[in-house]
Amino acid sequence: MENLIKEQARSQMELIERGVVEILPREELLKKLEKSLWDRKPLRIKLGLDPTAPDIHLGHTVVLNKLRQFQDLGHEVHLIIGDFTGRIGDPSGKSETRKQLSEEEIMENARTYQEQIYKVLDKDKTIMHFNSEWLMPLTMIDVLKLAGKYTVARMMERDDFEKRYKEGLPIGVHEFMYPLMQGYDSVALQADVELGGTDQKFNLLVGRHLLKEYGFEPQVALMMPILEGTDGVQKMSKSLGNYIGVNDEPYEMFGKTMSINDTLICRYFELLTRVSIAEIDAMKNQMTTGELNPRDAKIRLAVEIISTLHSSEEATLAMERFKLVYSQRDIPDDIPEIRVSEIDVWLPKFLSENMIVDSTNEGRRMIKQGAIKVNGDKYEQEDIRLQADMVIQVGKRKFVKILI
RNA sequence: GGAGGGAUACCCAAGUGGCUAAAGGGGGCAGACUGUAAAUCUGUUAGCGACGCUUUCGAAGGUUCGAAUCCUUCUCCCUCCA
Repeated sequence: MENLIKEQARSQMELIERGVVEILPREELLKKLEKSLWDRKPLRIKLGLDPTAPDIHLGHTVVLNKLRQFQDLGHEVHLIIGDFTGRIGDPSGKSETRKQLSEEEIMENARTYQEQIYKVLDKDKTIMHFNSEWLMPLTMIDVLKLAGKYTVARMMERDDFEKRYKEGLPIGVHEFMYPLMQGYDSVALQADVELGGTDQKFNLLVGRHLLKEYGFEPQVALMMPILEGTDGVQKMSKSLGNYIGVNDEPYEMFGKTMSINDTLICRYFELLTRVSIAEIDAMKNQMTTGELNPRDAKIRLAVEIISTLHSSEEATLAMERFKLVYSQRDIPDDIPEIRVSEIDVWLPKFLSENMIVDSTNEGRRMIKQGAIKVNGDKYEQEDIRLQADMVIQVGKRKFVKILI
């Protein structure tokens, strides 16, 4: 019996370790898994969410996928919306002062979050909390006690504090409270494991420390990598425009996935899909030997991702449409149609009026740059006589069909 | 409480009276090349039926034939000293 449980714990561990950067401490997680199997009691897995950014992209889903994995192994996921923090406005990171959010905004964001998160997580096995629930009632004395559990010296170990201090940049005293509040969330939940990106390492360890201080079993910190965006260099983020949003339309998602840097293919497979490591390794080999065209690997990647976030039917449709447009350099059949009344038009104006380009100037530029094709042939004049069923292509992706 | 620095286009950043719709870089878009990608090279990146006109350098006024640039007031951001 004991051996069987150890065996099961080990196999859970093996799955859990996929893609993770660090588990602190690893041995302790193994013990927790064993204990959970013995007691038939799921582990409490915690993830904190910032209520300011309700637009979830694939970067966020790296952590969500890991949570899902825990769920599939029978554990319990606790999401914490940091509504308390959001209400105060966290200025950490100095560059962007986060604005305070109203209660309505936070509730709205939380709703949007759920809608997106449950594309990955199993709703029935997810418990959602708002941290104002336990942070709001704290008295000044409680807060001071909490603050007393940590020292300034240890606080200064955090990278960005240390860096800012050295550079003589300001650090708000209340900024010290954020890791403590996040850690207190763990105490309130008595979390077994807290997940986060590598940037959360310090905060996760503060939580571990606080659990100990409050006399509970400390949590294990599990760090997932920060996913690179489609450019392959910088981290995925909405503001950098290198993101794939979970709410993106299937076709858009397909296109974006196809545009990622080749070096990211395996990484995306590992962190964003359920394709086995063995299979991923096989693909990697085949790509080095030239047996497998990276393009085809990407097609599969895109299908996998879209199947998870939308459905496999939509994934297939997106793929077919994509192949039609790009591979066969053909015109897709579901292109937007424009009904016109006048047939002799000035093309720049026509294109801008129909929202195909942003302005007549851009339309002129496109013509000058040879980006316009009419029925597949390059077209370099500004004036045009429209005909029924004429297809005008601007750049690589934009098409319109003329109806008269 | 005191001293100082700053705000320029999508972002960073140059520009201190006309030659500035505003250098340079990044990003975006387009073309070539490819694999549809990346890399590279080239072009382009306020609006307007357009060798001209309109709007744009934090905001509002003012000086001037002429202002991103000089003056006044205001708003916001940052740093240092106490």
